[in-house]
Amino acid sequence: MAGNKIRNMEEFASVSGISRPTVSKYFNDPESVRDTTRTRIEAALELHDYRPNIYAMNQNRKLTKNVGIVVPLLSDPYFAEIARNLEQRCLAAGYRPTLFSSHGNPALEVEVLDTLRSLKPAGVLLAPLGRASDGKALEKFCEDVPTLIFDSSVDQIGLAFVGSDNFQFTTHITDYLCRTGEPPCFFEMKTPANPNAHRRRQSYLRAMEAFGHTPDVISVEGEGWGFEEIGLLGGHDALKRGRFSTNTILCSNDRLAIGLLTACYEQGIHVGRGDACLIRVAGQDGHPYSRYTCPPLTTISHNYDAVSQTAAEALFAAIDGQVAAWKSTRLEGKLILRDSA
Amino acid sequence: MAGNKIRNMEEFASVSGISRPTVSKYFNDPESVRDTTRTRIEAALELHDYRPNIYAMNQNRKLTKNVGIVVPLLSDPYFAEIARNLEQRCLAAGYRPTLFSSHGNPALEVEVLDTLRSLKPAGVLLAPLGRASDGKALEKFCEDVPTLIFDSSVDQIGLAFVGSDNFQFTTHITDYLCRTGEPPCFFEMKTPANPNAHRRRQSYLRAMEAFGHTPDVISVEGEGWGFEEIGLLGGHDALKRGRFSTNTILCSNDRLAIGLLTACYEQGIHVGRGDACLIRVAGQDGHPYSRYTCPPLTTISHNYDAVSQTAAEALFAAIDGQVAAWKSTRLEGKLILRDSA
DNA sequence: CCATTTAGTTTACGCGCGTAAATTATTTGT
DNA sequence: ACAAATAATTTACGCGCGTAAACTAAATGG
Repeated sequence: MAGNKIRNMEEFASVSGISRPTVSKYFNDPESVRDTTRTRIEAALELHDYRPNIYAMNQNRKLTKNVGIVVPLLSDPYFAEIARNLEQRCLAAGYRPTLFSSHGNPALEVEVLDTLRSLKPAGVLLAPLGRASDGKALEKFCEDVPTLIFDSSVDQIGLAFVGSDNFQFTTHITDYLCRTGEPPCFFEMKTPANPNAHRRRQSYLRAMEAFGHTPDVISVEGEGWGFEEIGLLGGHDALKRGRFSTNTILCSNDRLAIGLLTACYEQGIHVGRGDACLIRVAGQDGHPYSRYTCPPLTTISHNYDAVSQTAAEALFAAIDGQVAAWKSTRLEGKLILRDSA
Repeated sequence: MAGNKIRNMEEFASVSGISRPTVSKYFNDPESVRDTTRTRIEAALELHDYRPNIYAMNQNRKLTKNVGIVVPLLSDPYFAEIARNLEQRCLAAGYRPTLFSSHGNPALEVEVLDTLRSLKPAGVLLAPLGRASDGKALEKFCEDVPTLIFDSSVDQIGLAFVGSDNFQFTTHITDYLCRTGEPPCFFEMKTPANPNAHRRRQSYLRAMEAFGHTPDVISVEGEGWGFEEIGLLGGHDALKRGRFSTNTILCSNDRLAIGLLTACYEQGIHVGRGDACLIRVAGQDGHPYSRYTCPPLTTISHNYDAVSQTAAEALFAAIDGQVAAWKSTRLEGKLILRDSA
C-alpha cells in the first residue's frame, strides 16, 4: 500500500523476489503456487500496491475471468435484485462480473451480446428478453460463449437453464385462492414480453380445470415493459366493464398487480380479505415492492437465492471444464400471504 | 457481415485496401479520416464483420473510451432510471459505459473505484453513497480520474457537481402543502444515508419559518438503504404515538413515503385530499413507482433528463479538454400533484 | 540418502494494437 | 498548372502480459 510506484509485473516480480512467470501464475490463480511463494507475493503486495494491467492480461488469455450478467431491464427491481445477487456470487468466486441491461429492447440485446463477445468472457449469465429476442442471435452467441440462461428459457440453448417453476407457481397460488374463497380470474397482458407469462396462463387454465372451476382469462392491451401502467389502464377498463367473473383476481405478475391495485383504489374498490372488501388480488414473483402495496400483496415468490446460486454454480462448473448435458432446473416458489388475498 | 474470418486489424486493413495505421485512426475516431477513406473502410466492414480487440486497443491508449457510471444502489429504481439515462447518453456520444453499484456499502464503493481505476476510463459519472463514503478515497480517485459527481455532492471534489436543488424541492412542496391545507410535518430518517436528506430538513425548517408555521420533524430510527421498511416501521410507531402534530406529512423521500402509506393503510387511516381522508402524505424524488401507490403519491420530481444530460455533457466536455472551474449545478424539481396530498 | 515428483526460473516469443517519424500521394487554393 | 497543405502509407518500435520449453531448485517418499 505504500507509495513505491510499480509500473509493471516485471518490476513487481523483482521487488517481491519471485520470477515474473510465477507472479503471472499467481494472479491467474493464487492457489496454483506454493504456499511459501504465495505468502511472499502477498507480502510484497501489501508493500507496493500493484495491480496487473487488465488489458494486457486479457489480451493473450484465451479465457478471461470476466463474467457477463445480462438482464432484460435493470430498472425492474426484480431483475436488479437477482443481478445484484449474481454479481456478488461472481465476485466471491473470483470472477469479474459486468452488468448489462437490454432495456427491454431486442436490438439492444443483440448489441449487448456483441459487446460481450468482444470482452471474451469466461461465461455469461443471460436472462433473455424472451419472445422479443432474436432467437438466431442468441443461439449463435451461445455457441461461441459459455452461456447459462436464467429466468426465462428460450429453446434448449446454452449450457443449461435455471429459473422458477412457473407451473408450480400458478398452480400453487391458484389452489390457495380456490381454497380460501372464490376461484380466481386471471389478469394478464395480451402480448406479454415474457414467455413465462404463457406458462402461467397455461398453468392457470389447467389448475382451474383440475379443481373443477371455469377459468376466466382477462387479457389486456399494452406493449412493452411498463407493466404497472398496463395493469393500471387495463384494470380500469376491465373493472368498468365488469369483466371479472369472480371476486378474486390472480395477476400474471406482481407489477401488473401493482397497477391493478392502483386502478382498484382509484375506483374506490376495496381490495383484501376483510368483510368490507369487494375483491381479492394476488400477484406472482415476490417483487421487492409487493410488501408495500396497499393492501400488501399476496404473491408467490421466486426463490431468488436458490435461483442465483444454482445458476452461478452451474456456470462456474462449466467454466471449470465440468461437462454436463443441457438441463433445465425449475425451482419452486414460496407463497407469501398478505392482506390482498 | 459475411463469414470471412478476420483475425486482426492487419488483415482487415489489407482486405479493405487501407493501411493499418489509417484503419486504427478510423476506429479511434471515424471523423479523423477522409470521406473517401471512411467509405471504403465502412464498405469493408459490411463485408467482413471485424471488431478491434478492445484489450489490445486499450492497452497502449493513454485514454480509453470507457466511462464508468457508479450509483449507490442499483436496485433503487430511481438510480436505475438515472443510470439507464446516463448509459444511453454515453453510448450516443461514442463511449463505452460500464455500470457499477456500490450496493449501499462504503467498502464496496472503494472497491468499485479501484476496479474503475484499472479500467483507465476516460471519465466517471459518480453518485457517491454520501455521508457513508470514504471521503479520502473519493478525493484521491477524483485526482486520478476525471470524475463528475452527481446526485449528492461531497465537498468540492471532481470536475463538477450536478444534481437537484434540494432546497427548491422542499421549499416548493412545503409551500404547496401550506397553501392547500394544514402545514406539513416532516418525516425523515434520524441517520439518513444520503446527504440530500439534511438539505431537505434544513429547507423544510426554513420554509416553515418563512411561512410563519411551527415546524415538526419526526425522525425515525433505522439504518441502511431499506427506506420503505424504515418508513413502514417508523410510520406505524409515529402514528400509534400520535407524533404528527398536523394532518399533513411531507416525507424526506418517496421511498419513505411508500412505507408510510403502507403503515397508514395497515392502521386504517385514509390518506388523501378527500373528505373521508384523515391525513395527507407527500414525497420527494418523483420515484418511478410513486404513480402507483394507493393513493398515488404527490411528489416533487427530479428532472431526470436534465440532470443526466447536464452531467453527461459536462463530463464529455472535460474529456474533450475543455477546462472549466469546478461548479455546482442544481436543477429545479417539478411538482407532481396526485391524490395523496 | 537418493530417486522422484513438484514447483520455480530463465529465456524467448508473440498477441493486437497505438503511435511516431519519414515518405509519398492526394487534395486544395490561386 | 504548380506550390502548399493535408491525408495516407511505410516502417518500426513498444506496451504489459500470457505462455511454452528447457532447465534448476525444492519438497516428498521410502
